[in-house]
Amino acid sequence: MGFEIEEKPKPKPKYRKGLWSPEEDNKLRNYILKYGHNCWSSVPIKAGLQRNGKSCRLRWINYLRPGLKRGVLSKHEEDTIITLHHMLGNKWSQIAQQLPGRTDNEIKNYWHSYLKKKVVETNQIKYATSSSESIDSLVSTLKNSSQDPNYAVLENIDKSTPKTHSNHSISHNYNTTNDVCLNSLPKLLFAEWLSLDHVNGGSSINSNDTLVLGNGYDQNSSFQDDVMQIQEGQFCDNYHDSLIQNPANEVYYSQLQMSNQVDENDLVHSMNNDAIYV
DNA sequence: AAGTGAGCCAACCGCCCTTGT
DNA sequence: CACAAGGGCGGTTGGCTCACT
Repeated sequence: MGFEIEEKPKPKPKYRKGLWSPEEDNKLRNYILKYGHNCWSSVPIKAGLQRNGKSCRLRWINYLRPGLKRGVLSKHEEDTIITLHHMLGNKWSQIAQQLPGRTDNEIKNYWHSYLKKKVVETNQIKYATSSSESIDSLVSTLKNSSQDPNYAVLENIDKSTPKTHSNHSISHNYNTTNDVCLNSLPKLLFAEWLSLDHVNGGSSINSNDTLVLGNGYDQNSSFQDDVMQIQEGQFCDNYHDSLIQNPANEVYYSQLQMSNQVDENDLVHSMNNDAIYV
């Protein structure tokens, strides 16, 4: 006898996809700045968005969070990416950690659209002029760069690896070492680099860079003209005094003061609130 | 002016890891 | 221990823009 109730699968909520509208951006930004994002899956519901949590997270991380740098990457940033990619491979998030204000997605896109070709061309030239020194010299450089005993791992690298694929061989074979190298690099949170920037007198990777506050209006946004670009020194000066860190290591701003150049309405509506989560 | 191809980049997809139950 | 849910990450896609023909 079966009264088996046919369990209807829960109807999947229809999520909106595609480009974000300025209204959606505002909703998400205002919500997160006000309440934070403890649980991404609940953010769109509470913020009144027809998006899934992942989409919201991505939008926040890549475009809406404060402190993102936009625009052309500096030569120094390029070099950093190339070097780190050499060491880490396609670990975009780890590379992005060393480039304050840049996102993994941005770096990844930049790599695929521009840097990759550049590196290949450079290597072709190098390969034409030199032969087998590259790996050995890199290994040597890495060894000398640290007294960490873990670097002994380098001794185990199979030097018989075909040198014609030097770049890729390095990224793949050096994984263990990469981890060591990575661990030796300081992790820097957004709020930390912001603070460091200030301490360093506003000098960052590229002193000519402008910081774009996190209004997140991208190229598709009708708000693009309102993008707030201010010199980083001003940005940091105005923000630093307001940095507060709570016992849970969550850094937030209090009593945010803005530069005259910035339209306060555009920045964040909820700046009227006492605290803004980062 | 219209068509076309290439490049760029925002966003999605799917896998993996972590955490909670 | 097993399972589910959530989050993070890298790969990939698709739409837009622009230069060229």
